[in-house]
Amino acid sequence: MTNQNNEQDWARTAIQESGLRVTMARIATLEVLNTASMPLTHAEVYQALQGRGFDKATVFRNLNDLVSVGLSRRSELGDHVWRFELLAKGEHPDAHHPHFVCVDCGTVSCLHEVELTRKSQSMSDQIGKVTEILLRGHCHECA
Amino acid sequence: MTNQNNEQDWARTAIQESGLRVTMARIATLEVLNTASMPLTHAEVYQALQGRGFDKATVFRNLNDLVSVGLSRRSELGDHVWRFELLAKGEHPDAHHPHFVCVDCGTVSCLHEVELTRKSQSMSDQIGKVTEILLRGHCHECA
DNA sequence: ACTGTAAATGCAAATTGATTGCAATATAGG
DNA sequence: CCTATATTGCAATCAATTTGCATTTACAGT
Repeated sequence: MTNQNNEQDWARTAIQESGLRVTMARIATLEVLNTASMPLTHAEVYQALQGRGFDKATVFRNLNDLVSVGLSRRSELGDHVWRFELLAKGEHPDAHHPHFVCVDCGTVSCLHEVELTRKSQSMSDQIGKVTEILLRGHCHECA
Repeated sequence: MTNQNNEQDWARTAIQESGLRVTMARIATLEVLNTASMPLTHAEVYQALQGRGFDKATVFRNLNDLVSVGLSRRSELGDHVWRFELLAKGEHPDAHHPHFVCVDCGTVSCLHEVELTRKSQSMSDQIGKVTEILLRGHCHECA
């Protein structure tokens, strides 16, 4: 249970330091994001919290609250659903790491290491300032 | 009026060749997209068609139809609104070349030469088969 | 041109993801 | 322990998009 408690403590502290009040719903929400390996939709977070009795509006508000205090990032990967992802400590909210979206099942994966070739970077710089890299395709599960 | 007629003819032909039936609503919708200098939302297309008496559901359906036959592209900039843009003749919707989407004006640019580093390619291959590379950011016009 | 049939349209209603108003409740600070 | 205020639950609302269905229209075949 030490692990559990450590995690809880971490969540409490993070929320407290953000200036938000520490509530059950927020701790739980933050923990769900924390244990996830990919950005989660509101529906997914809400479902993970089933049985805890939180209202979906509360979950929505908390997810957005976490975004506004910089603990989480909200992004849109092209399918009209917001996804929430914990920000690493000190990570800039706009510095999106690349994502892979499966066009079949909708699963999203984070690709921290992926980048463009040097040449490609300078080419894209001629068009504008790239803030996000998104790869789409068929994941192995679906292919 | 020659210009007008030429444009109409072009639209008729394009629709016909796509296999869709040539209807007033479709010609009008296609013309609106054709004269636009940037991707338009459904609301914008619908408004441009005000006075012609088309139903908004019809406009929605037609926009999506044009997408499904490859005359138009539908993209999402992160604000939960679809934007529609005419595809250049011969430009294939699921073309393998990467695109840059300006999240401010919605304009999509083709980046024919852009590619990922070798390492990135093999990393993304572990997740799935990449069919589309999308870069988002602010184009120089908007920045 | 005439006609049958599948496709397209108009209108309203339904869906879906997201947000909001408000009274009840819980947290943080004294 | 008490108060002021942030947060919650619940229902209602919103906006974008989609759908059901009866009616109309385009167009292939005659």
